[in-house]
Order: sequence, then C-alpha cells, then structure tokens
Amino acid sequence: MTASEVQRSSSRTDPSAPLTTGQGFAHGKAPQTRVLRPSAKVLPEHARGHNRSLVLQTLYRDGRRSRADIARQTGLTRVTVSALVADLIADGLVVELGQREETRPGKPATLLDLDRAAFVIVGLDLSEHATFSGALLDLDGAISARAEVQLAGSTGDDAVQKVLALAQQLVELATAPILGIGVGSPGVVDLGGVVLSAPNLGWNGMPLQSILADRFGLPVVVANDANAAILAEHSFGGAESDAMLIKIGHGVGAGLLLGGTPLFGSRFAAGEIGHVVVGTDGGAVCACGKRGCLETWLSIPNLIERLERPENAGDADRDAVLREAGQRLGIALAPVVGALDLGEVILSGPTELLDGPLAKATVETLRQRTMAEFHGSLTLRMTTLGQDIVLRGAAVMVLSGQLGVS
Amino acid sequence: MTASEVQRSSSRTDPSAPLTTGQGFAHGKAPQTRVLRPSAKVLPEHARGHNRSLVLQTLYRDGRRSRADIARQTGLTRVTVSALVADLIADGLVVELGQREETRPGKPATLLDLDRAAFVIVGLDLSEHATFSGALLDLDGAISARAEVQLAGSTGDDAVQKVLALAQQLVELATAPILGIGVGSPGVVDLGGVVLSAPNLGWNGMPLQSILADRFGLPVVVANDANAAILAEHSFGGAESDAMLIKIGHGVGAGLLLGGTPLFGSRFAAGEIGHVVVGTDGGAVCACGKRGCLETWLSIPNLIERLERPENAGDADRDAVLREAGQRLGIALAPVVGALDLGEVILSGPTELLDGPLAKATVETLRQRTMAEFHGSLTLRMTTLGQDIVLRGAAVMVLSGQLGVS
DNA sequence: TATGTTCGTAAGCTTTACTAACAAACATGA
DNA sequence: TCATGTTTGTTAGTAAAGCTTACGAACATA
Repeated sequence: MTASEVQRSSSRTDPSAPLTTGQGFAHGKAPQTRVLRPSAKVLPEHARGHNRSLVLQTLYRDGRRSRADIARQTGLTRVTVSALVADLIADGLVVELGQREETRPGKPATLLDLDRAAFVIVGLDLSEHATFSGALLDLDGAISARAEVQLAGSTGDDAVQKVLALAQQLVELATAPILGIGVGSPGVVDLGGVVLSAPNLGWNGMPLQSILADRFGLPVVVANDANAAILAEHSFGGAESDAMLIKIGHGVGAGLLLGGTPLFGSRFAAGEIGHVVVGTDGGAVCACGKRGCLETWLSIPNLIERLERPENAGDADRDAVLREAGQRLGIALAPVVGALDLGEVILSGPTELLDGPLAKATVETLRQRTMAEFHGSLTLRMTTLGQDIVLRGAAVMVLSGQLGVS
Repeated sequence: MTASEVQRSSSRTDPSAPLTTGQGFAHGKAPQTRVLRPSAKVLPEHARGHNRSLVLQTLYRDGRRSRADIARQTGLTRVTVSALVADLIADGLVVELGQREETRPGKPATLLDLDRAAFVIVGLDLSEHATFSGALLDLDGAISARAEVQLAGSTGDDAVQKVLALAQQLVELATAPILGIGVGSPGVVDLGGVVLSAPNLGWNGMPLQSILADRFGLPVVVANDANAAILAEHSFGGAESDAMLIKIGHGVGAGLLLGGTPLFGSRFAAGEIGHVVVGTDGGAVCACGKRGCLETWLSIPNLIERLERPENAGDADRDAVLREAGQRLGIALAPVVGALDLGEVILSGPTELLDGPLAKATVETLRQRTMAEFHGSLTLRMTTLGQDIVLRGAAVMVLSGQLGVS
C-alpha cells in the first residue's frame, strides 16, 4: 500500500489536501486580512472529519486503548468510535494489537494503536548556513535516516535543485509509504508555502511547496524554520500553549505559539525580530544599515567575533560578553513577553554559547523589566530537542496537516 | 417577547450560555494551558448553530438581503437558508421587509434584515478613574441612552454595588428585550469574567460576571477594557485583523487582535504593558518600584504633570515633552510590532495630548527601530470611536457571544 | 401570449451520531 | 459448579442536518 492509495481510499484526488479536517497548519487558517465572508459553512461531513481526528489524536497521544476507552475519553459513543476506527483501519492508520492482558470482569478489550510504522515523514531543514539537512521521521518524530547536501553557495533555482535532490534521496530511502514532506525554511513564508523572501537563498516569491508537490505528488508543507521549531517544542518538548522560541544562529528569528496556535502575522513575517533595535544607547552597525539591531548583539557570527577579540580572552571577559548579549535579548523580549503574557521562552542554538551566562542574564533582565507579580513564573530554558528541532517541527506540520494530530 | 423568551425558544436554560455556537468571546476559547482532551466532539447540531450564525452574520453586516442572496453568499442552499431563516424569525431576530422594489426577471425577492430594534445591549465601562459609565446600545452599536455613577473612592464590594446600580438604571431604561450585558473592566480578567486583579478598584478574584448574571438573569460578558476596545475598533472602526490598541489614561494598557481573535495570554494578562521598562537609560521611579516603566512616560497624570512644570511652558517645550513620550512608546512597541508583524497600531485616549507630536514621534520611532521593508506599511492612528470605545466594545462582546456576530 | 428567469418551498435522500438492545467473553460469589 | 454481573463491540432503528430534485408562483421580455 502506498501513500497515494491512502488518499484514494478516501476518494480524494488532491494530494496536497489534508486527509482530515483537523486544524491543519497550512490549510487551516485562511490568510484573513479583512474577511468578507466571515467563515465557511459547515457540513455534517466536516464534523465527521473532526471526530475522526479526535480519535486519531487520542490514539496518537495515549496509544494502546480500546474502542470503549476512546469512547469514554472523547465523549463519543462506542458505536460512533467503532465506525471511525473501522475507517482508520481501512486507511491503514490504525491497527488492532490483540486483547488486553489485564484481568478484569467483562469481555476483554481489543487494544488499538496508531500504526506508527505504517508511514514515514520526510523533514527538511533549510535554515542552516551552508547545509540543507533532511531526515526520515516516524509518526512519533523519531529519526530513522538522515541525509544532507552542501549548499556550496547556491542560491535561487540552484538552491531549489539542491532541495529537490535532498528530498529525492530521502524519498528513495523510505521503507514505508510517505505521509508527506515538511520543510522549515528561513525567511518569510506565506500560508501556501511560497517563500516570499529569504535573502540568503536569493528567494523572492519562490513557490517551494508547489514545486515539491508537483515533483513528488505528495502532500507538502513549507513554513518558517522558527515556526516549525516552536511546533516541535510544543509537541515533543513539552512547551506550553503560549510560548516563544528564539532561534539563534547565523541570524536571529522567533516562532510564536499563542493559545496553541502558531502566529503568522499580517504579512507572514511574525517572529522576524533580528532587525529590531535594542536599547537607547547605540550599538554596532548592522548589515541592514541600522544601529543596534538584535542580530548585532546576538547572532552567532557576531558573538564569536566578539569572543575572539584579544581583549576578551579571559573567562571573566568571555562571561561579560555573553552576559551583555543576554541582557540585550532580555531588553528586546520584555515588551513582547509583557504584551503577550507569555509563560515560556525557549532558546535554540549552540548550547555552549547560549546555555550559561547568556540565558541567565536574559531571564534576569526579563524579570527586572516586566511585572514580577505576573511574570515571576516565567520560564526560560534551552530547547530539549537539540539540532533536530526544525526537522521534527517539519514532521509536526505534516502530522497536523494530514492527520489533524499533534 | 422578552430576552429570556428568546432563550427559551431554543429550549435553553443557562442564561449565560450563547444562543449559538459562534466563536464566542468569553465562551469560545478554552483556557488551554496543556490540554489533555485536545478538542471536543462535534455533533450535527453544532454545525447547525454555526450555519445559523453564518446567516445571522451575513444579515448583520450586509442587511436587506433575500434568502436566495444569502444562499449565494454563504454557499448554503436556498432550502437550508430558508429553514435557518424560519428559525431566526421565530426567535424574533430577523424580520421580513417586503418585496424588493428593483425590477428584474423572476419572482420578486422577499427582503430580510436583522430586527435591529428588537433587542438592546447594556454596555458598561469601568475603566475611567472616577466614574463608571454605561449605555444602552442597539445591535449596530449605536448609543440610545446613557447613565453613569460617580465612584467617589469606592472599592471592593462597594464598587460592585455601584456597578449593579448602574446596570439596574440601564435595564430599567430599556424599551426592548435585553440581549445581554457587556462590561469592560480594568485589570486582569479571566475567560469566565472573574476580575483576577484590578488594584484601583480593590478587586482580587471578583466574580463580576456571575454577580451580574445572578442579579439580572441575563447573559453577561466581562472582559478587560482594552480588549473590549480593540474589538470595537475591529467591528466599528475598520481595524485590521492583526492590530494592537494602546489605551492611555490613568494607566497604560493594550488590547491585541491576532488573526481576528483577541489574545488573552497564558495568565489572562495579555496587553498589560504599563509596567514594562522602556529604554536603557533610567527614567522616573514608578509606583511599582521600578524605574522607567512605560506608565511613567506615558500615563495621562504623568504627562500632565510634566507639561505643567514651569520649564515646559513654551510650545516648543510642550512639544518636546510629548515627542519624548511618543518616542518611548515607539521604543516599547518596536519589539512587539516586529515580533507580531502587526499591520496597525491604534491609540485611544485624550486626543489633545496624543494626536500630534506624540503620535508622530511614535510612528517615526517604530519605523526607525523595525524592518522598514516589512513594516513600512505600518499604520498608526487614533481611534475613530472616541470616548465610547469601551462601551461599544462591550456591546461587541455580547453580540459575539450571543449571536456569533461581529 | 409564450418563454425564460428567479424565488421560495416541498419531498425525498444521504450522512452523521445517537439510543436501545444484544451476544460474547470474562470475573466473582453463592 | 453455576448463576450473576460486567464490559466489549456490534446490529438495528431514530433524529437531525444539509443536500438534490422538482414545482408553483410571480415577474420581465420577445
């Protein structure tokens, strides 16, 4: 059975459309600017899709449950759950595991679970400076194979070709049907997976999602790398529903999760904080022309440059540099944390630089500059997902879009 | 027909529950922190409520339409629209206006409209310093009667009594059934209308919504004043779906609308930016103990105090004071505007102080400190709704909660 | 006057999830 | 040992929702 057969089994033809009506990442939220038609009509079959996702999500998160268990947990009846489960088994998404061992009165339950080996997801991370990396992930987000291509200075269509080659490698490695391809790209990406602007790659209005969908005939989701990262942190790293992830690398970007939903912004540029000016006391000149942009304080190349200066050779000097960077981050984040009432801020990037004086200074500055009574419980921590955070976020986007699960 | 009969006609008993399943303000979004049951099951009747709201919304916004017009606009069939409209007419929400005058082939259409005089809304604004004000509003948000009570230093339960007295006055003034009571309160308000913290009124965990609902037996929505204001600006003032409203008065607060949905924050304290520290160069000591809080620069009492100093008597000096306040606001907002990719910032407060050098300096500072290429099209303007913005926002909350309309 | 168009409604169908009822399979206690 | 109670999953029938098809009414136009 192939992935496309799964789609056919629901008599669907559009490969990029979600299998269910779960709140898909790329398809769920319309790019509403000033909606004329406030919301769409709802048909009974939409409710069906929602409940299907609900069952799937229950199994995804808690696994090894009987139909009766699911019924109790979701509030649906056993009859309805049976019907939905039959659908899901027919689609190859759910399998019966046999009877429950546990000894208790009544007919023994037949345990179910997501067939976590039935599908794989292709995840791509385009956010590193010199390398495009990719992986095959299972439905739990575990990585079973890796691949990468060197960018070697490619931009524009050449860079697209590298993406296609990388995806091709991974598709060929797959030993199970592919549920979809998720891509975390730098820059500004709209809801249709068009990279509106990624200066380092020379992309302006590059329709990456369509290009990949046309090439592979699979569902594809393309989104900003930091947005992917915050989704990964939410699904796999235990992040709260109101959280912000700061991705510090060659540049500085952020992903925002508000009420469990990623924020895109009015021009899809939410989280682009690298060129916000920090403080009222000057700072270094930035590539963008302004003075004191967050990136001049915090990007890894800038940090390393300052750390390698002769006058910063000592441990105390090194700490001072990191502390100052952390303070600047705190100054920039304080208004955001205050205005959004965030519960959690997560840092992603090189641990050896971020997880120490820098993070400590950031959280201290945040506490000093916001209302302690409300934000005293603010958490700041490093990501627990390491370097694979974007890859795993890309998988979450596919899971969310195709199964309504996350 | 009374308002409570409307509810009974749908065989509903809970007066605080919405008539429809529209995305209600107070009831729509669960206070999700880490949801165990991801989302609720969906029954066919929920779809019905949604479509009912859809029809209502179409009539609310565009008015004077036939059943066939609505069908074309919503995508529902004429048959379904007829059934929904029959429901709405039975509930007294919609009336037939007679046949369309316009001469064209075919059977003449019967025009429908919301019965905009059938209900009134009680709106209360508790955000002023010395006065609670209230109004009766029709479904279009127009004010037909006003009332107010002097606070006279009341706090705690005394202040609640003043709210009840004000509401009582307005309820007695009503000449049509009351759709509900909307309240804009200062401080932190949770989704159940409990005022968690409003220092000036001495409220801590005050269940204002329940108190009002118990007293009047009507649907009640209580929310933060700035949140109410941004909703008013969205519904009546033409604000975009990603916008922020800064309410400057005795304190400084903000309301955020992201993707058309108000933001509440992880502890319901979203928008509480008055005590965020601005800049890196000190500033006046604030009542909260910190230095350089936004309120020390921008609150009206602080502004007036500085303007009335002898050394600021000249026009140029006055402008300098206002300009500095505007710059400080811009410094605080820049990271927020950048991170959220806001399209629009709206100021609410005394026009004579805000709408001039202050607003000009704010927008200039914002442009200087964010990425021009993305935020060059950022708009900053005064509210068009004047002093009644919170009252009208309170009405929007009731409309949204009871009819799924806004 | 005949024709075509549009509106609103009636009748019947499909889909959905519900309730009620039941057989199967187990534990438990008399 | 056997009757009883419990739990599971399924079958059958019902209610609600929106759909398609069809039709009469009311109009404009050739």
